[in-house]
Amino acid sequence: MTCAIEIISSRGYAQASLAQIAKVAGISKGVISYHFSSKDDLIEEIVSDLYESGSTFMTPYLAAQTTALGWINTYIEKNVLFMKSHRKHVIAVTEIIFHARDEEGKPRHFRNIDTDATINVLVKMLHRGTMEGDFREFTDFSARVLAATIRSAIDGLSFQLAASLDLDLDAYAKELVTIFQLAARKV
Amino acid sequence: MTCAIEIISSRGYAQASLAQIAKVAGISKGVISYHFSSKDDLIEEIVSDLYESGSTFMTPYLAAQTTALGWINTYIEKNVLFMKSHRKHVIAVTEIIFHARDEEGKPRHFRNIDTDATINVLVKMLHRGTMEGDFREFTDFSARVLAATIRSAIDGLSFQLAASLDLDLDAYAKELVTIFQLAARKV
DNA sequence: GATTTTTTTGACCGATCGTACTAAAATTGA
DNA sequence: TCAATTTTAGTACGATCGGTCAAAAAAATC
Repeated sequence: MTCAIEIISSRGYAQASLAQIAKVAGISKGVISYHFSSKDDLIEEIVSDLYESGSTFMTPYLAAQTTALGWINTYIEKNVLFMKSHRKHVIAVTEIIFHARDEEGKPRHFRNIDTDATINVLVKMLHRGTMEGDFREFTDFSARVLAATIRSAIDGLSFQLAASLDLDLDAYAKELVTIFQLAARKV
Repeated sequence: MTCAIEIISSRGYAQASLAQIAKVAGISKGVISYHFSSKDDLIEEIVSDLYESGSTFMTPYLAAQTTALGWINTYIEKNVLFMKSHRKHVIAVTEIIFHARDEEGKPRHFRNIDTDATINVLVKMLHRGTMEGDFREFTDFSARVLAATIRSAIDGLSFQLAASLDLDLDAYAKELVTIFQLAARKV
């Protein structure tokens, strides 16, 4: 899995064939088939692995927040900082999310503005922020667009990371927090 | 090219093999090789085709703007509206941009925050908006992050489009304009 | 209508894909 | 120590990839 992450993050999803992964890992590809029921299984393992450690990392910070404003700022900031400590893994999973499709070509992980769980949580928080007096008024749609834009900013940063190695993520996190705080705040 | 766009936009880049394209087009795949020097050539043709019509569509609107504020609002709005009239083509090219890599796996089209031409133009406009008194102060870095976030929002919308068919793009454009106007304006 | 040029077909190439399977090697346990 | 179990290597498989090519078909030219 580590070698698969290495290949996907540095050379892209398409380069991550079992043969390539086995070569980098210094094993025969039979070993991969032995430990994973399929290539898709290996890929999904990489995804759920990151979700797990991401959740472990994020949850305490988010749970400590008492306002929607604080929650969203923390969500953005810690999401970006998590990329610092799990850089290659995040890049790899972003690649997977935007590449993996089922046999008919339907996206396996695409974010849907109406159903995506992450977006739904953000939408809820935006509405809460309005009630708490920190955020402007949102319709359901305008909250969803803003939530999707926040997610796009974070996903887009992951693509940035794959291309440019010397990005100041602490500074980037600060800027994103500023941008979306301004975009959401009460006028 | 039309059939390739159809496949890429509906079933993804990976499904767009020469065999599949030829099948949908009702021709033999030799024909594709006859009219295009390679598959990459066909793909690049699809990209530059969209860039051309995109430029033709956008330029008059942007040229009519007299302020940086107006320029950026128009840039966002017209970019989204262009997706309405060239929906499948835009989805396909977004797919290509995020999938196409050279033989070593290096991204062919990834946006680099420091060098991407589109981001550079947005950065210039943000600085101009500050001078014109409409935008807040930006460092070069903070302008680049905001510019990249604007691009991510637009690219992200393209992915949204691939997944959900019933999206009110006029309303979406308005929301994005609002979001980034608030994010950039003088406090 | 005959000849040349352009276009299309369909078979075929070598390479690579994910996977299956067998036999060897390594490890474990009594 | 030796049999049972787990893990590995290596080969082979059918399928599909992008690309090539000779011959047939269609279109253009005279």
